[in-house]
Amino acid sequence: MSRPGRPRVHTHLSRESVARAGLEIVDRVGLEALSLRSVAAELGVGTMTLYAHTPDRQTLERDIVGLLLDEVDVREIPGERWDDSIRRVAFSLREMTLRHPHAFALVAAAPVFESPVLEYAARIRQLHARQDIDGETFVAMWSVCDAFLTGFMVMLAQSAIRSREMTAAASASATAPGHEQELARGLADVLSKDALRRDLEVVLAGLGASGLVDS
Amino acid sequence: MSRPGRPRVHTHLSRESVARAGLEIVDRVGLEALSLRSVAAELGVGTMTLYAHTPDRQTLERDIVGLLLDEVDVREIPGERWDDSIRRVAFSLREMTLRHPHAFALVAAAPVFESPVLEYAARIRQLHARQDIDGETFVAMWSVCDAFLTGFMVMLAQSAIRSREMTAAASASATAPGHEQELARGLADVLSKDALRRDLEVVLAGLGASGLVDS
DNA sequence: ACCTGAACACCGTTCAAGT
DNA sequence: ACCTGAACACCGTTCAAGT
Repeated sequence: MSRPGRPRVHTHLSRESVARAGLEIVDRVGLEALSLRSVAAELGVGTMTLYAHTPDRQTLERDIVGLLLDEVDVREIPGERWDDSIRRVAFSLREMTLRHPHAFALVAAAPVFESPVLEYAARIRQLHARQDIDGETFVAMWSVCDAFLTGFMVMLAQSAIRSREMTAAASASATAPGHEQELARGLADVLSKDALRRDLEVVLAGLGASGLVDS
Repeated sequence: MSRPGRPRVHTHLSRESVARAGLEIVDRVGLEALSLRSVAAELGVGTMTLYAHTPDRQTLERDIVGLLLDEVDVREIPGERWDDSIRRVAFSLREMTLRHPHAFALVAAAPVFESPVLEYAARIRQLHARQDIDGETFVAMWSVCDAFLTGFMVMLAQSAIRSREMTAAASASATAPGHEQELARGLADVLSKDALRRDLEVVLAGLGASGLVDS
């Protein structure tokens, strides 16, 4: 029963630390570099050792999504207005996306109705339960916000990666017609914090105007 | 110079027909079944033959996205109100997503600032150019709609696949706590056409209320 | 008991040989 | 000239052998 001192190099190898090593690789090298073999190498163990903690690749990917969603600020703040809660989640989501642009594709591709995304939605629901918002209203309100935020962050993540790679000479759309290039430049404006603020206010105004929730 | 009758089996093998075969596989079996080898088998040719038409897998995926976006109704209808144009695109997008739920993940993951998504955005911009909407206003308006629609269709596609698989006994989230199951059920409401209508009207109301465009 | 190398069935892609 | 099988460097995962 007593725990003897462990002479192992990897004292803290666990399902979470495996996911964390995976996220580290994705952040540093990119999503295409993520493999069970590369994660094992990162941790300095044999590939098969990972299977003691993580059942398969799909689980690893979901665990990484869990780590990312845990970075989003969904604390309950008593007395906060429902729309201020959404604003807080939105800007926090934006910062997470900018910290992990390569990994965000995993969030966008993750099953919405399963763990860990479902727990994330449940936490947001709790955030609003204290604000006299019933379940039906919450679903109506959050389905719009969630769709908008997910779509926005997909664009933001791609923009962030793109602008990071902009050192590499001509962009791939440099060959596109002039009016498309202008359009692309306009859409790339998504990077600024103000772009999210403006777009989010449109959505929140719509929720207010549609009488779904008090504005 | 004269074109002799071609005794070949695959008279019309082209970059587009390769993409079409790929889409066929994704629709029938699922995204994980898509590989250059499976597409070649579908077409009854050797794997390497594909490289004569499609330079690499990435191009194949983008071509499939192109086929999907071509199914979306972006025709110009003279005199149509800007918001009716958006409604038409939205419902058409919904039908495309329901025809190709497994393939939609490719659309969501496709680079937004490159072909073929960029051309798609350009076509929508043209649709509005005739309606006295200037470039700046269009970008502001479309960035909200595009983010919302993309996020919505990601959820819709997942719901469609999920409900298609519902024959298979218990769902994966059946082990989740009761309140999460209820939440999942509410969010799965996304499947109905009315769900899109309601959410879209919220966004359009927001655009109207924010004074960006005439409502 | 714990860890992991070899092996298997796949990938995308290159290269050289087939017709 | 066109087509493609063999080969290479990867995958995720199973299984059996190593300590």
